Amino acid sequence: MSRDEMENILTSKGVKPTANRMLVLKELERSTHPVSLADLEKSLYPMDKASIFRVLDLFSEKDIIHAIEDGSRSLKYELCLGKAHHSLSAQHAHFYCEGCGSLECLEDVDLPSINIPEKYKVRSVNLMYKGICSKCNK
Amino acid sequence: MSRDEMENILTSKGVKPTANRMLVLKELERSTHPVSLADLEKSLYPMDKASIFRVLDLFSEKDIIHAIEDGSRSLKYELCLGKAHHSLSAQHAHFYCEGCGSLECLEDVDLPSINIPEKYKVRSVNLMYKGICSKCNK
DNA sequence: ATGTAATTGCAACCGGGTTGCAAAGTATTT
DNA sequence: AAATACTTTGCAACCCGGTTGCAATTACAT
Repeated sequence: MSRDEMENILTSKGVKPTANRMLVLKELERSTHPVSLADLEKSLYPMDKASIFRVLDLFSEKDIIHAIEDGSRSLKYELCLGKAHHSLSAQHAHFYCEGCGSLECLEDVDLPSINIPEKYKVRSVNLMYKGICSKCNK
Repeated sequence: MSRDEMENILTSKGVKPTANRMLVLKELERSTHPVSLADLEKSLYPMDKASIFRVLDLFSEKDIIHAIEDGSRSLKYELCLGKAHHSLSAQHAHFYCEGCGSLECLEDVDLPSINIPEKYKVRSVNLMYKGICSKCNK
C-alpha cells in the first residue's frame, strides 16, 4: 500500500495522518496475522507503548481495526479493510493455537446466522476456535 | 443439587471434594450467569482469592467448568454439566452487553459446523456476540 | 503416633492495559 | 513572524485481574 493510500484511509475515517499513526497502520498492513500491543512495541521501537495504545484505541473507535480476544491474555489487532470486514455477517473466524500461541484467520468458516432475541443490538461477533495448529501437531 | 450429588460430580471427575471445592461448586451451581473470579471472591468471602483461583484452575482442567472470554477483561466461569457441554458441537453462544457488562447464555444459537484444515486439533469453540442487551436498550 | 503429601491463606509479584501530566509539535490568529 | 490555542507524544506511574512462593494447616498413609 502506498503512502497516499494510507493517508487516504486515515483521512476518510476522520483520522489525521500523523507520523505515528502512519507507522502503526503500515505495520498492521505488513502483518499477516493479528498482532498484539507487545508485538507492535517491538516492531515499532522506540515508539512508546502508550502512544501505540492510543493509536490502536483511536483506530478501533473509527473502525479501522478491530480487536480479537483469543484467550492469550493479550488482545490482538487486525486491520479491517474492505466492506467485508464491516458487516457483521462477513466477519471471519480465528484459530488460536494453545501450543505456540499463534492466531490465524479462518476464511472458510462462516459465522452462523443470527437469531438473537428482540431488542438486543448486536455490534460484533467473535468466533474463536482453540486447539493445536498443524505446525504444533507433528 | 444435594451435597451427595456434588460430591459425586467431583469424585467422578477425579477431584477430591474438599470444603472449598464444594463451596465453589455450590456457588457456580447457584448462579444463573457465568461468574468472574471477583464475583466469587465476594460471594465466597472470606475464602482467599488464590484458593478460589486454584479451584477454578483445577475445575477447568477436569472439565467441570469452562472459561469464557467476553472482552470485559475478566474471565467468566460456567459449570458444564451434562454431556451436551462436553462435545464441541453442542457448546452454546454467549451475549455480552457492553452497556451493563452482563453475560448471558444464548441457547438458541447453534455453533457452525467445523471445517478446519487437516491436522488442526480443535479443543474448544467460543462464539461471542457483543452489543446492547434488551434491558439497556430502552 | 509419626511421617508424607495435599490444600489453604497470605503476601508479594507479574504483565497487559490505562491514565496524568508536562514537553513537543501543529495549526490558527494577529 | 510572534503569540496563542489545540493536538499529539513520551515518560512514569498506576490499576487490576491473574498468578506464584512459601509457610501453616489439614488430610492421608504407614
